[in-house]
Amino acid sequence: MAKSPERQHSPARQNLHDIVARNIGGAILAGTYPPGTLLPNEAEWTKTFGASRTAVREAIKTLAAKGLIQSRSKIGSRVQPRASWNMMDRDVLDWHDAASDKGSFLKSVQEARRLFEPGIAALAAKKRTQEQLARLQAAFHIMQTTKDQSEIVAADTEFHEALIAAANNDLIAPFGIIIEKALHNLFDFTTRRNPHYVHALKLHGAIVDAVTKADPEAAHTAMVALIADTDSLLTQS
Amino acid sequence: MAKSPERQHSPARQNLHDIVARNIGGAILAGTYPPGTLLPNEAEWTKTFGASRTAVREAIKTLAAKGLIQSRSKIGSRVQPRASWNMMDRDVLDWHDAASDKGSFLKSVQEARRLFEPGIAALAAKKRTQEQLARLQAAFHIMQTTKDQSEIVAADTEFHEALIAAANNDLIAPFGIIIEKALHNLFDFTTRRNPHYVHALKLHGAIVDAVTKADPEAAHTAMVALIADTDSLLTQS
DNA sequence: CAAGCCGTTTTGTATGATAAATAAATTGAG
DNA sequence: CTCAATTTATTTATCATACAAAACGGCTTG
Repeated sequence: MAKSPERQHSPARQNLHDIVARNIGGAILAGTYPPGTLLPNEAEWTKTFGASRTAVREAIKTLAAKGLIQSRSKIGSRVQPRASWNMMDRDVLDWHDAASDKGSFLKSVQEARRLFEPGIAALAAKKRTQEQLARLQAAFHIMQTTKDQSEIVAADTEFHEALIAAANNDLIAPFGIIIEKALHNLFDFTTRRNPHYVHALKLHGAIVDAVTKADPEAAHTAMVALIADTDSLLTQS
Repeated sequence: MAKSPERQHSPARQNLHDIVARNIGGAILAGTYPPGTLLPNEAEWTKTFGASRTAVREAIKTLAAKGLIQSRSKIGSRVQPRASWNMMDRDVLDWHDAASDKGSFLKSVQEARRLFEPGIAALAAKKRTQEQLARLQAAFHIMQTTKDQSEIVAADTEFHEALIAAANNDLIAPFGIIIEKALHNLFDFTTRRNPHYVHALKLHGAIVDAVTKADPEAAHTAMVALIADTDSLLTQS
């Protein structure tokens, strides 16, 4: 299987407009420009970043597309209320992560997982196809057999993404990003507690079983248990 | 309180690049360019839309920001797998709505609501502030008193948005868009069934009560009942 | 003092040019 | 003839510049 397949996604391609977008977006998430604020105009950004207006404008379009700002003709770009920020977006989530204190961010993430993931597991148990089940089992198999920590995290992420895909509902797909973020941030906690990992493996196995047997309630219960287990990692530290 | 505050959001501002983005985005959601496809290059789009390269590029940046495509230098723009499409985005959701058959789209939406909203109601009951509760009650009050159908839908939407806000978790805010979409699409069903509305009002009232009393379980139960009631509208037609 | 006009500011759009990176075609070696 | 190295062509990335149009603020005027 060699290296993980194309996990380059969008994390900071080195395009200039992406760099500008990351800077401005990061500043917004950090609270430098609170909602309702009128941002500096394009001319000023060009000076700030030493970039052309083209690059700045494309960055601004990106931010607008993610719901962070709204450019109104001849007025300028105004920061939107937080409610319209697209937190399910990988970039926005990254900026938010970077801007907020780790502890409370992880708390929010876990809270969201408690909210969504058990239901997703139940849906997956109900609606998964044979191929989707196979993908889930394959991810679990890697989790069981590999010893390499970063590969475990990758397989774990793949496990939860496979579960979401198995739910067969386009609208919930964006949640994968939150889970990915959670597992990535939990890396520090999970890596240095090997005894604990055996337990986590069992909990994952219970989910696979439930989805295999097409038992929604069991899948729901198993996922609740798994997330609770993860929560315990956070509180005891 | 006068008119509802700034409900103009982003519904098709008439900018050229937004029009181009809507056209290309709509085509992608409609399946004209399946995931993995290489889109026509910028030069061709300029001919297609009679727009400048500037406008086309800004449209493409918008689509990239929403996860629909990825522009790689010197290759072109490739349609991303559906899993990375940002379905929590209002525009993407609109395009998806327009491209898919109404019935199955509403089914997906209701399924997602069943998944998320009861938990959101429970969270709101647990964490709401006094102000957030007041906002919820205000929306409910309008639902009770007004006779105008479109105002009812607006108040209903505000009700559910207030509930989400009361959950006090940034990560779940984007869900408001799905609910907004659901209520908007259900408009046809709900408007012409006045007797039914009395019942729906009671169900909303139960949620307000539970959130007021800070009773998460009751809030959860009440929301399950409300969504089930909405579901029944769909199946009986 | 109030209302309408006008200029300034700022984004929207167009055009043209250059750089750089990749894929494809071509060429050369074994 | 096959395979690898190199050149070429295509395409996005970026820049500079210009003009249009719309909103706001200040000015003028009744």
